Amino acid sequence: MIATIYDVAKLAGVSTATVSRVLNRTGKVAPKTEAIVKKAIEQLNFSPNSLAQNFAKMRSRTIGFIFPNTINNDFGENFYFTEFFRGINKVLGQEEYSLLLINSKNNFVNIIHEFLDQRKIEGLVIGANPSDMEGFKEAVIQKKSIVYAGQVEGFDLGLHVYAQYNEYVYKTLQYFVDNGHRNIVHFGNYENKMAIRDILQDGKNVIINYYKESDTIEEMQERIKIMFSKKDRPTALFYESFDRIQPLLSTLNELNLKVPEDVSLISVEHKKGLGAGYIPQITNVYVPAYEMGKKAARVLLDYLNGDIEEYNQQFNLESVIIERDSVIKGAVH
Amino acid sequence: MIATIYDVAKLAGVSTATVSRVLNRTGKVAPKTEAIVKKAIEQLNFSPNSLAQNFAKMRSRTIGFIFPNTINNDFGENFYFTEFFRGINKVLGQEEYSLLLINSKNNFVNIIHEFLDQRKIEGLVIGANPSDMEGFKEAVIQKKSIVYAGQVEGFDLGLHVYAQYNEYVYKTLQYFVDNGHRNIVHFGNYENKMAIRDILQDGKNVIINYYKESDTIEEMQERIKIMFSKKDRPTALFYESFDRIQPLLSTLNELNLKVPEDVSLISVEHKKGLGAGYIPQITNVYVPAYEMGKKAARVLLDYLNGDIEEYNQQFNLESVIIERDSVIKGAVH
DNA sequence: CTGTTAGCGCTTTCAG
DNA sequence: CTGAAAGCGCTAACAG
Repeated sequence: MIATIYDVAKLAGVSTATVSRVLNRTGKVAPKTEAIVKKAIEQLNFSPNSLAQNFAKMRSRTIGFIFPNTINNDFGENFYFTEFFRGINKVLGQEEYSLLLINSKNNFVNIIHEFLDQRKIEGLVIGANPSDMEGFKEAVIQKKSIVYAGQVEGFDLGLHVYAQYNEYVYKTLQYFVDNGHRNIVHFGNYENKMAIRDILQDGKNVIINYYKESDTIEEMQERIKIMFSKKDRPTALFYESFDRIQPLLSTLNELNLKVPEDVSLISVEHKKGLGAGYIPQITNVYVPAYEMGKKAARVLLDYLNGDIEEYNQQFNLESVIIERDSVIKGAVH
Repeated sequence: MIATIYDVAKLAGVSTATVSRVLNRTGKVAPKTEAIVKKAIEQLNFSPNSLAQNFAKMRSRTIGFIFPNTINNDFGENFYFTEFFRGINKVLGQEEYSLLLINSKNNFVNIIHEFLDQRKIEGLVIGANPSDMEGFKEAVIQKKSIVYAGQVEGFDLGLHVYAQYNEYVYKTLQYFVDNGHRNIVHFGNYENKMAIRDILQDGKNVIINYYKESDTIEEMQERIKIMFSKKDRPTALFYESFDRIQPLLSTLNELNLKVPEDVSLISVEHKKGLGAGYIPQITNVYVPAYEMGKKAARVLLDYLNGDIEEYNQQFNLESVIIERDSVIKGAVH
C-alpha cells in the first residue's frame, strides 16, 4: 500500500501540517522534529501524491506546448522543432515544471478552455507562428498566459519571441548584393515580403525573385531545374528549408552547377553547425531555435510569477549569418 | 469568477451528483434533466476543473515520455525522435490522454518515484534503448507501467517494441553480399554484433568490418578518408546515421568516389522517403519510428486497461530495405 | 514551533 | 432516475 501523509504523521507522532511543512519547506520546523519526520518519510518510502498536491494548491506546475502545423509535417521543420523543444525543456527542468505536449489537431478555443482554464496547464507556449489559429487573438486580448513564437501580421499584442525574420531575410539578400550578385532567387516559407526586395532592388541593377517553397521535394527539384537551366540564371540562391538542402544540391549537381562557383547558396540552420558538415561548408543564417525555446519558457514563467508587467512585448533574438564557403565573394556579372 | 459544479447544480436546480453524471455520461439521467443541466453548463461556460477531477478519480490521463540521451544530442537522432513522438501523440490524442515529456537528466529512480508513483503519469514510455538507466530493470521487474523501445542485452522482460536491429543489420549486409560485394564496412550506433558478421563471412570470401560511429562529424570524415583511400578499399558501406549522410557524401565526393559506381551505400531512414530526395536516391532500410511510437503507446494504454495479460512481451516491427539507386548490382571483384 | 481543522471541486456509494 | 454526503490527500489559515 502506498503511504499517505497521515501515515507519516502518525509514525512520526506529529500532525499532517508539520509533515506538510517539512515537505514544502514552508514555515519553521524544529530541526529535531524535522529529522523525525524525514525518517518516517524514508521508512514508509513516502512521496506526496501529486494529484492531491496539485489540487490543494490549485496549480499543476505544468506548462503546455503546442506546435502549429506547417507544410512539412506535423512538427514542421525538424530541427527547429527539436531545438525549440529542447530549449523549453531546459528551463522548465530547472524550475521543476513539466511540459505537456498538446495535440495541435484540437481546436484552439477548446485547448484554451480545456487546458488553461481547467488548469491542466498553467501557461502555454506556441512554438511557431499562430496566425492560423482560430481564437488566438481573442485569447491574447484576454491576457491569457500564453507566449508565442513569431510575429503575426497586423497584430503586435501578447508576449512573443521573435527571430526577426524580416531582418535576416534582408541581411541575407543584402549579403548577396554586397558580394556582387545581381540575379538572386529566394525560396521561402512565409509570405512574399515585397518590401524587402523593393529596398534592395531600388535604383540598382538587382533582380530578386521570391518563391514560396513547394509542397513536395519533386516539385521543388522541377522548379530549380527550370530556373537554373536558363541562360540568365540566378547566381545566388537563398533557400530557407535546410531540410531539403541535399535534394537541392543533388539537383544543382545534376545540372552541372557547382556551389559556390556557379551558384552561391545560403540556407537557414536552426541548430548551430548544421552547415559545417557539407563540402563546401554551407553559409547559413543561424536562427537560434534553442534560445527561442528557452526565452519563451523563461518569459512565460516570469509572467506566471508576476515578474512581467507589460503583457504586450516582443522579445527579439538575433539571427546571424555564419559565413562558410557556399557564397562566392566578389561575383562579377 | 470561474464556475464550479456547485454553481451549475444550483442553477439547474439539481444535485452535484447529477451534474457529474451528465458530465461523465455515467449512470442514467432523464433526458429532461440532462437538457436543463447542459443549459446551465453552457450559461455558466463551465468546464470541470481537471485538477479536482484527476484528484477525485485518482488518475491523470497523462502518460510520460522519456528519451534516453544518445551520442548526437539531447533527443538523439532527429527524425527518429520526432517520428516516434508523433506516433505516441497520435494514439494518445485519440484516447484523450496527454503526453508529459520528462527530462532525461533526472535520475531514473526518481522519475519512477516522482512521476509514476506519485501518479503524475499513469504510464511511461521510454523512447530508446534504456540499457544505461539505473533502476530500469528493477522497475520492470516490479511490473511498473512502462513500455520501452529496443532490446536490452541479456534481459527480455517487460513490454517493449523492437525494430529488430539485428535482423535488419543482417539483411542489409546480406543484401550487399548478394549483390557481389566482398569488402563491406559497417558504421553503427550500437555494440559490435560479431555474430552477424561471422555468419556472413563464414566460408565465403567476404570481409565485413564494423566501426562504432564517431563522436564528431570531422572525426568520421577523417576515418572515411583513410579507409577509402586505400587500394583495397571497401565497395559497400552500411552507414546507419542518416543525419550524417550529407557530410559523408561530401567526403566521398572529395575522394572522387561516386555512389554507387565506386561505393554502394545503404543508410537508415526513420521517416519513409527520406532517401528519395537524393541523387542518386539512397537505398535505405526503413525503421518505422512512427509506427513504433504508435505501438508503444497502444501497448501501454492496453496494459493500463488490463487488456494485456503477459507483461513480458516483445512487439516486433518490421524494418525493410527500400531499394533505390545507391547500391550497384552484381558488383564483381 | 506545532496542531486543529476547514476546505480545494469532483466522484461515487448508498438510500430512496 | 436523483440526492445526500462521505471522501480523495494535501495545504494553509488560525489558534495556541
